[in-house]
Amino acid sequence: MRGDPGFEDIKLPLASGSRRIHGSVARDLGVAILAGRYAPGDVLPGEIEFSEQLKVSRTAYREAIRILSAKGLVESRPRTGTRVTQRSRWNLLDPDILAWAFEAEPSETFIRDLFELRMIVEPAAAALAAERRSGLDISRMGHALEEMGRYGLATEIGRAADQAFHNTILEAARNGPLMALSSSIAAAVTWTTIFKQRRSALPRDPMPDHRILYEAIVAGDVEGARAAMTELVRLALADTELSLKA
Amino acid sequence: MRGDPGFEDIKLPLASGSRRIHGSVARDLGVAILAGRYAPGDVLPGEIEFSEQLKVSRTAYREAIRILSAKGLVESRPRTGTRVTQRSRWNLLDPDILAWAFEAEPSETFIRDLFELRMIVEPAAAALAAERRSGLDISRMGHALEEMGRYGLATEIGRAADQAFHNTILEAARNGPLMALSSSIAAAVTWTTIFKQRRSALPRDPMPDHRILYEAIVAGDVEGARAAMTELVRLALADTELSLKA
DNA sequence: TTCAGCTCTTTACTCATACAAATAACTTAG
DNA sequence: CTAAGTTATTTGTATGAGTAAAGAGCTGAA
Repeated sequence: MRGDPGFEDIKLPLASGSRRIHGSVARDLGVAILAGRYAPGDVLPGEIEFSEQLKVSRTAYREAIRILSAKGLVESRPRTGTRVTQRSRWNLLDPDILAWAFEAEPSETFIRDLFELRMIVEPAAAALAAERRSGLDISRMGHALEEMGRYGLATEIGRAADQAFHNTILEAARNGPLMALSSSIAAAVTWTTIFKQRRSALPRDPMPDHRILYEAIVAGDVEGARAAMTELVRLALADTELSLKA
Repeated sequence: MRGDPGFEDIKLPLASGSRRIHGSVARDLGVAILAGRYAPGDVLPGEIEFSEQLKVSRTAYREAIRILSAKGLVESRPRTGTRVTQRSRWNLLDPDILAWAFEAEPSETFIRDLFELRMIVEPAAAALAAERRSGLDISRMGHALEEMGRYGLATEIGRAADQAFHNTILEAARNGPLMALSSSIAAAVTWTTIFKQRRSALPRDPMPDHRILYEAIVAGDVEGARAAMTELVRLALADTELSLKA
């Protein structure tokens, strides 16, 4: 339990890593599906058989399936059983699904797609943030930036500050759905960063680019913020690709 | 054996029509939450009391809660009960949540936010599609466009064609997460269109703009596609705002 | 043959009940 | 007044019985 060797349940254990059985089963099956161990079209074993195999009650198993179904991963019908749905119906932006995908060693294509989406969304969000940011937003971003500079991305605190920085920007954009999208991507970015750190030290100091972005948003410079964020994402992608190759 | 690898059964999505009890309860509660009948922070009645009140078994009720929990709407813990989470944790881009939101008479702000997101994502997707479209994509788009012109947006077939047109564009962008985002938005757009049609006839012929977009994508004109889609979304927003005011 | 309609059988779905685990609130020792 | 332990309440898990849906197969007629 506490002596857990991996960096599994970091903080906020209630997000999805809760120790409740239905959550664990959902996570395990979700990871298995995302990893391709169960392919779209495959039908899972029957409730009774599979729940016995997993050593859990049918109740817990069914609740797990309900979770996966809510995220679009599976579909259950009487007589035909529970089958994995086509990938196009998966909710790929669901925070849990993203987390599971990264637990299952995501494909390079997937990571590239995510960065492509970041490249579309985040500069636009930064532009909106430059328009709409409040004083509170600015102070929060400033604080996050400061912590980030102090601790660096190699530490837990530093990564949290980085996340808070980006999160505040997306909050400042004042757009609920965009914010939801951001949360998912932010989570994925966190995993990507960890993934990246796993293999090699960060090859570049990210602080200058963050500061440029921060200044642009503070100044209300819409196009400057857009450009700065574009650059930031581009560099993040470059770093990630480097570490993928390495 | 399964034959067509293309379009699956495009029957009515079982989204809301599901007769399964857990699905109905989840939908009802989801709509109630989206409508504000249960506010963030509110705690729902206990499982036993509430399930009796809803005239369903505790099992079915719990599976419904599991669904809502998977979408981030609620959070359950022993002793404290099940409470509605903060709006910032809701998965606002989940297809079901969008559907529920529109069932609950969405706020004007929400619709505007959605269009703002469309304005960010769809032009970029159109640009990517212009780069990456295949011959099959082109023929599908052409077919959809033709049907759309023949039947108009006032008919079910016409709207389906419109949806297929936009869907094909997003498929042509060759980006899984972007595609997932698109599906959600496309669904929401469909609802918006119906919502719009409810009040007044469509004040403008949308076909010319669609054709311009189509031609740009066929020609591989990236910037032209981006501009055309931008215009399309802008006009859709204008129309929607008009009908909201009316 | 071909196909509509009926039956059959498998599977998920629903229900009821009992018990376990977690934890906020309370109680008590220091 | 603080801290440790206890209690009570709520969700979580397990089990078994019975229901309903939907595909497979059979039957019979055109």
